[in-house]
Amino acid sequence: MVEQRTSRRGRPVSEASRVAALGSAAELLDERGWAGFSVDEVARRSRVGKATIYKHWPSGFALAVQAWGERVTQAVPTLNSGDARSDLYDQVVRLAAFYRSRSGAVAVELLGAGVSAESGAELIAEHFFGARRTATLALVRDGIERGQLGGELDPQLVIDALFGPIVFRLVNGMPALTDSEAAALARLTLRALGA
Amino acid sequence: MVEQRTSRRGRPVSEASRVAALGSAAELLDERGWAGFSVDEVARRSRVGKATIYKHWPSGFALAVQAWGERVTQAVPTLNSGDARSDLYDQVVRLAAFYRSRSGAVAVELLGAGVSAESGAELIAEHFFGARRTATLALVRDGIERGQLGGELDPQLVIDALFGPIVFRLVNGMPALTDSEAAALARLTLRALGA
Amino acid sequence: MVEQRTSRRGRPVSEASRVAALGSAAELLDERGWAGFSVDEVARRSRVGKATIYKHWPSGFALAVQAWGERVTQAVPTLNSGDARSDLYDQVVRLAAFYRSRSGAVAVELLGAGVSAESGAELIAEHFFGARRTATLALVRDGIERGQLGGELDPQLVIDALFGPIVFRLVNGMPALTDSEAAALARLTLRALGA
Amino acid sequence: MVEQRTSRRGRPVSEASRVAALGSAAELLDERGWAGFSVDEVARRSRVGKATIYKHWPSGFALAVQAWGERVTQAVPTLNSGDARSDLYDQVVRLAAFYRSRSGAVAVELLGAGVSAESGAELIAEHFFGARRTATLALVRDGIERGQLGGELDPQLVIDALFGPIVFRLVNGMPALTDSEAAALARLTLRALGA
DNA sequence: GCCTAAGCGAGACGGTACGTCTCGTCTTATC
DNA sequence: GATAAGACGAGACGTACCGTCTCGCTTAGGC
Repeated sequence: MVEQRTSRRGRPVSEASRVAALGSAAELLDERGWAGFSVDEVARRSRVGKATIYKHWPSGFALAVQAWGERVTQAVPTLNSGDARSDLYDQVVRLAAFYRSRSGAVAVELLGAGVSAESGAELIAEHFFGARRTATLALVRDGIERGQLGGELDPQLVIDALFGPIVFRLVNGMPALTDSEAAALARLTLRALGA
Repeated sequence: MVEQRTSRRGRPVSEASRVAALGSAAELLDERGWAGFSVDEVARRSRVGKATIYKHWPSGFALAVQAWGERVTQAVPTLNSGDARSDLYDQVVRLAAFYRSRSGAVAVELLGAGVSAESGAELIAEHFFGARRTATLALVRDGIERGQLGGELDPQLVIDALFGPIVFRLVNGMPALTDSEAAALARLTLRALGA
Repeated sequence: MVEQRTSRRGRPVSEASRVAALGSAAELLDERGWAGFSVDEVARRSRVGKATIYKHWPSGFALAVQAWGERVTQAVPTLNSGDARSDLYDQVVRLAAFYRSRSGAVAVELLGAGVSAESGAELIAEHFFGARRTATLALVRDGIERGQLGGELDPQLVIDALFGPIVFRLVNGMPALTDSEAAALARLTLRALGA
Repeated sequence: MVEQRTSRRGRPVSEASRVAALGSAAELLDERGWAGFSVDEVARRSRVGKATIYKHWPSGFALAVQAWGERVTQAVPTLNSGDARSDLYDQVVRLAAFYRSRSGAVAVELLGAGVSAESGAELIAEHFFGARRTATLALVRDGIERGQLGGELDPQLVIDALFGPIVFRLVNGMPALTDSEAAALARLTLRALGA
């Protein structure tokens, strides 16, 4: 077995600095959004040197995405109760609620920036959707296997069909979906996916 | 009838400058996207003074959105042939093709930035979705009236259900929808909306 | 006799505009000095078009010099009482008082700018020193003729010797000459010029 | 003894940048004078960032004065040979020669601007006249002590009397003093100051 | 208990964009 | 035909942020 050589000579990398930068980055995104975000300001607030920040993250965008990722992923817990239809319905309603919040608006800003940022797609996928999309994919597949959902549509597309409308609303510059609107959309799509 | 008072004192605003700025802005967005956009560079390329640009548009974002709006709205013509189901199906497939293009990626960047920009929602609504959303809304309403579509869902939500998944894919950092995937999604949603 | 044909077709040149621009220019120089002077602001205050201003004066500097020239030349009246020594002594003391004032500070700003401005020397000579220097020159020559002053020094240099120290003080960043200091200097130089 | 605390936290200020900016500023003043001077152009030529320039100097004027100060102070060396009369005479002739040069014209521009600039008087006094005026003052006082000069006039006024006419000529928009004119003026004033 | 190496904060660096201002010119409708 | 109003291209203003760099200080393992 390969021995993991964790300690080297010299002062070790400071976990405290990493955490402090993430915390200040999240705080700054909360206050000013991505448009008002700057690495200088994160360094100022966290008392972490800019060079140290650039050692941990390749860009301010990468830092912001990771800092915000915690909020995005914690906002809506993944679930798999055995009833795929009801689990998916719950997820849609909960995610709609998230995107109605301040946090959701900042998340959408970052989603847009991710399209052009260096490694933006990977960063967004990893910190915003990665674990969730995988879990929801399993949920859909389980549902199809159990006969709760029809299997004619690619499970990836099922996810897009369920959650896409929520984000679309926001980037259209329209009011976010209410709970009842989100519920109506979820019922529509789930009905179409009926076994 | 309201008399159109077109002339005022002083030298009139130069239409040529306005058009030149829009052209250079579109060119710049094409080359570098919104992340690489700057008012200085637009001024440089178009040989239009910065002060003139700021007289026409309150911010670089407003200029970029208007410049790009022409591409977005011209990419997919609105239609109303009398057959709502087939018209909506066509729109979905065409729009998916647009968002697969370079132009679509830049459009998504701007959509994200619009969330936080000053008057971002209004600008996006006016230049990106305004006319199209209104036309598509009429299409849906006509379809319901003619009995081609079921009327249980708010027409606005119908639009979100149809077009939302396309944009969602992109901001998830995943490959854009292929024609056949877009078609499958359109069929799913239209089936659920069956009379 | 040749009839002077002063009127031509079209609207005559407005003397009122010229005077208004001069007035606003002087007011602006009073408030902000040459450093804070701008043709735009003169046009704004005087409600005279910028093009009209540039028709009357080739540059903002020319306008400023003419506007301020009235203050400079009116501040110290020329005199020739027959007693050259006492007349020159009076002039020195009066001019020192002028350069102690706000008006004097602005005048020195313009003197400095005149060194490099287009036609600066001519403008300064004409509006600031022209008539005065000619008159004082006559005073000196009369004094020499009458035997009140020695004639070994070029009259032009006499003027420089008498009035130079006053301005020099100001551009050295030192407090302006008091009346008694100016008097002491005048007496020194006049003594040296004794017949 | 006071301990010299030379090192501080953070990257030290770059002496090379400071020197490069001064050099480019002097070059620019030489070419275009104060009227054609701009911080942007200095930054461009010296490849020093504008922020760095504004860290070293509070304004473009402060930079220009310091950059030109070296030329002004090196143009005429101070001296004190023991013979005050001959030393002062030499100084007047040499200074007249300096003000006849291109460098002298730029210096006069800066003198005028210093009247209104923020801290203009202090900057001019420090970089243009400071050391020289102090040295010349000592020269005059030594001369009075040794009986070479009469002591009835304030030594500060002696300096104004000797050097004022030189600058006055220039700001009058007249040709600068020739060597022989300067010499005549110096003789006149020194005669008046005779013991 | 020193020595050496690496990470640390602080902050200066060159570069570039911001949005505003002024310059001197121009193009209208009005007088 | 001269005017005021005001838009125009050009480019400087002083500030902010980018990502890199250079300091002195700190913290570890190796000797």
